[in-house]
Amino acid sequence: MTMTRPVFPTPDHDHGRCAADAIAHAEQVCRNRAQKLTPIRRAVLEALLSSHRPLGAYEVIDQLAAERARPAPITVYRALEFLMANGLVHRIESRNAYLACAHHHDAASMVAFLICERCGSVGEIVAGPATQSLNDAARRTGFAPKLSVVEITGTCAHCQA
Amino acid sequence: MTMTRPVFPTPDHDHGRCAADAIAHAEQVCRNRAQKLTPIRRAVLEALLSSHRPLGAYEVIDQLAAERARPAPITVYRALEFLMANGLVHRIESRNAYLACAHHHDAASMVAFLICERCGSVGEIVAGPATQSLNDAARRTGFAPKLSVVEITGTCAHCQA
DNA sequence: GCTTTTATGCTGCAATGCAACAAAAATATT
DNA sequence: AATATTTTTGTTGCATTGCAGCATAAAAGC
Repeated sequence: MTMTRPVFPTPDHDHGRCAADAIAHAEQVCRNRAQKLTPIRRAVLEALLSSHRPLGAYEVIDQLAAERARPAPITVYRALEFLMANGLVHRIESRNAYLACAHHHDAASMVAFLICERCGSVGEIVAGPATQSLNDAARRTGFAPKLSVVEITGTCAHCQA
Repeated sequence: MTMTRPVFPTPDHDHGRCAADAIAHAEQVCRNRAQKLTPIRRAVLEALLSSHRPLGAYEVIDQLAAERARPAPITVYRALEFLMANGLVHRIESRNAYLACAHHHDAASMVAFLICERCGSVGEIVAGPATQSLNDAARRTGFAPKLSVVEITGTCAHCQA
């Protein structure tokens, strides 16, 4: 459970390494939790790991179709569900799209997504204090928070240049 | 621009009043901005104001169909777009649904939505400091935030009883 | 080996959302 | 007022997202 720094993926980072790490991490998680990272699940994860852009379910299908028999939508949705349940993939609600988690944060920690509207890349920041204070504000109204979605759209450092 | 308190709508509040206020406010806003609150736009807003639950576009259609000729989806989407552009309606991303703004906050202020997963009601809290600190965290990574989506799912005070 | 659980495949369809063009209504212009 | 222009609404059609329900295959447990 490495705690990476809260950064936006730079365009020149070693992405092969980054993706390989994520796969290794996924294997680790599944082994620990006695879950099965089947070929399809792995393939879906790899498709998402091919970039730091969230992919729609049908984009995932298209990517998989290049390598194997085109999977039915439901197949991909099921794999995505599995991956999300195990904290390996996030759903970006404001885009109806899915993002491989490059962060290795523990399941409990709350993350915020930074979505660059120019290049489409998404960074995660571990937003502990801020979401904590949001949750507190909610609790003060008697509301019992369970799950937070924080998605910030804007322009990433690289695209501002 | 009344600044209401950050609360979850109680089940026993005077909803007729609450909805009437919102309509009056909408008229005011449109007058100020030289925008036209046409019959359809008003009807869509009224449909959303019938509850504090976000409605899907097709739920809005169903509601309107009870009163007038069933509008085509695109008609409702256009009205929703107009209402959102003028800050009268919010889109709840995690639900693909739309919520009449009962808040009268100014356009700039950032709000977080509290979504009760039991009764489906949604409250708004003006989440200034917290989202501010989120935005700051984002900026620290070089990201220029523009628009924030904060949606917190949980259980409202009333439903915990 | 057989049963039970888990995962995948297949067919079909519901829900969401919008593009492109046509008609109508409101506004502006001379 | 008549015409031109802009804004809004209507119509048709379709793309995208998402999943239900049942059948089959593979893996795990006894």
